[in-house]
Amino acid sequence: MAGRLPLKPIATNFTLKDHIYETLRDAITKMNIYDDGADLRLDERSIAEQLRISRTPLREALARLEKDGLVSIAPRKGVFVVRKSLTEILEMIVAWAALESMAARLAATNASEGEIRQLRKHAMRHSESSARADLGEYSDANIRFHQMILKMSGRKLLADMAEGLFVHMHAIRRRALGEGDRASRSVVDHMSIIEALEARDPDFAEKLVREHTMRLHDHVARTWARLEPIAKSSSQPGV
Amino acid sequence: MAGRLPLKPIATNFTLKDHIYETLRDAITKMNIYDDGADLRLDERSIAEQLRISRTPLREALARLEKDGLVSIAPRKGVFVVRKSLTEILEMIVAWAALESMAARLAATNASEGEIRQLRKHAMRHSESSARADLGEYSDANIRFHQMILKMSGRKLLADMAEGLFVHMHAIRRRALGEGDRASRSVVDHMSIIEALEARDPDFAEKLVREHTMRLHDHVARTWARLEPIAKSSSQPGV
DNA sequence: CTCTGGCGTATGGTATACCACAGAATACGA
DNA sequence: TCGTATTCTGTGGTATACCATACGCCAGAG
Repeated sequence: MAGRLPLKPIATNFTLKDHIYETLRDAITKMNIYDDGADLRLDERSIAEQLRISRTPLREALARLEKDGLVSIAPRKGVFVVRKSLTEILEMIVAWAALESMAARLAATNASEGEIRQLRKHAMRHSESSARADLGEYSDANIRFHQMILKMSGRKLLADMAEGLFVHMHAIRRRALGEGDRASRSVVDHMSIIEALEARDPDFAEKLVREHTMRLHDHVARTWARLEPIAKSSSQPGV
Repeated sequence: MAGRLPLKPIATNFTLKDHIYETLRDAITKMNIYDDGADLRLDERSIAEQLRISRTPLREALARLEKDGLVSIAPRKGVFVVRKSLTEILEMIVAWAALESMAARLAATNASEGEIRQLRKHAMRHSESSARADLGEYSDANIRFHQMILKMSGRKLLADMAEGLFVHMHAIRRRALGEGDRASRSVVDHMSIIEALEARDPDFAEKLVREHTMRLHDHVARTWARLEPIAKSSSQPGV
């Protein structure tokens, strides 16, 4: 067997519908849904033509996107990208806070020293980007920080459920960035969280994470209240 | 306009695929997945024939079930009802604890007096069924109790996400019932939770709900550890 | 000018036919 | 008899054709 090519089994469980799903999901999360003139309409036939595939797998992909809450399918009317209302955005933040604070609680007990060390390293490496007001980079690092906590809980499901929320938050985050001094406040919060984890204090870690995220919640609620009319101005078909 | 017929809009958004989805979901949650000889295989063609519909809408329904995590679709191999592993079950309980404890926290502040009163009434009405060891009824009342708390948070998303977990727990709960004196312990816990809500104490309400659910978690982890080999004995295709 | 009714077009919904692959049964050679 | 190649069948994957409805458009009546 010496010298055999190091071939790994090719992924046979990758079908067209999966490709399409990924493609569309990325495209949707990247597009700026909340631009006033945004095209929220998705035409099955034209998309199928663009991707050079038939409507059948495309429709299965759309069905999945609908379950994700990214699009809404109105029978005989059309497929539309969903524009989340302020209320829905706030509820997503609450749910996220619930999941991540539980994750922090568990991480305080379960995470290895190495993981915590890595978390601290990550936070310190990127703390300066917030000072530099390099918000693009800081935003990515920020997301990563929270994902690390989710992962450190050792519960994959928590991370997965939160991931489903993150997808929606993408377009939101773009707007939240750089409002007030949120970035620098964020750095401080993160450090406290790390310290609580290092101290192996579940209650405190949970509390800090929850309050950290709920501060974002309150900020959005306060700041965007007047934007709501804009957000729901254009036609949004019922879910 | 006087005397106009009180017509409400006809539900036009109910398609075959929706019917099929509901039908299959109910059927799956009701079947005893964990019976050793259970038929986990779903045949597209035979189901389509039974339901007198074509495969197309059926497949869209199956796609949705797959996203729910109820079935697993293996390309060119088959569609299978997913049998959750002990680890996955435990993670679902943790996630549920996270969501409901957050809901309790919010409910302590937001719930109306009337809602709390209703919760107490519900709990007291059904407390006796646990004493009577009428576990079928108590189980239903128990679920309802938790759903009420979720709802009292005023955050629909929390309830929806938890609902997705409940679906999976159905088959599980059947096994957990009546092990030890869990039922009577449950009644006591519920009363404490209600008192915390009545006292408008968010921290305490959260803590009680979390610990209540995590007790179920620990119980399942302890009791079912030896059952795990059975649960994963039969062929379970990868997710 | 306005309202109403019918018609045409565009869209998603459904049915059906065919394809590609997995896996078992089978045939064949050593 | 055993092992290997091969064929055959069943499964989900994909493409395509057709159907039913939503909705804009326009003609004609009032």
